[in-house]
Amino acid sequence: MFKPLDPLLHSELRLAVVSLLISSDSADCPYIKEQTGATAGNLSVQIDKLSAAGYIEVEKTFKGKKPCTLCRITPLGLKAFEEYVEALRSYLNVT
Amino acid sequence: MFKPLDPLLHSELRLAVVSLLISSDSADCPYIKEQTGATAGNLSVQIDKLSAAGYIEVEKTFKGKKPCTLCRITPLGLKAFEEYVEALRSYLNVT
DNA sequence: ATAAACAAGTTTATAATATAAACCAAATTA
DNA sequence: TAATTTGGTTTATATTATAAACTTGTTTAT
Repeated sequence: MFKPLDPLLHSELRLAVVSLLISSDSADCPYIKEQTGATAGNLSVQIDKLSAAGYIEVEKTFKGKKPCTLCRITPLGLKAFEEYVEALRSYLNVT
Repeated sequence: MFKPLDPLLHSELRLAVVSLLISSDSADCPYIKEQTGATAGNLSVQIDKLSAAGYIEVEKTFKGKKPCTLCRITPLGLKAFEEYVEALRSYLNVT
């Protein structure tokens, strides 16, 4: 009846991050922060979790002299997102 | 960009309960329990929260001699659900 | 040149949430 | 009448989300 919802994606901020990365291919923290309205600390934690799960890839670079954390979605992350959306349907297709 | 997700509905079990009530009009605990796979304790707590928010109505009756807790969705709950689904779209319409 | 302010991010402490285990009351069954 | 089952509630615990506090380095103002 109701499919289980991946707890890693069933989180407002993490879902927003993944959603953003799917349409942006790659994004740095300040951009994600701006688009989601998240605080830096919260964002850092959630990026860690997504990264630990292999849903996103994190590359530490520099933009000029400043540190810059680049994130991009992985195939695993994309698959998880698609499955999450599919699972959600079982809750929403109430018609 | 991303619309906030009503925390009351952004919960696997509560979303399942509301989804169920929208299509069933009225349901008792054992039925909801069976359909969602929730434990009785968890279900009781989540029904309380939905009820306290005015999203569902709870009627305590008896089925023969046994207690029977009937739940139904309220107009407010229906509205909240529709808004939740609408907000979700902002995360899912990645195209 | 040095102090103040800022930028980018991390760590940690706290608040909120979800969840199951333990419990209670009444009814049914052995 | 004791044991079991049913329907549900309370409470204790584990997990999660989140912001506040902190770190490192850079820019700007004095």
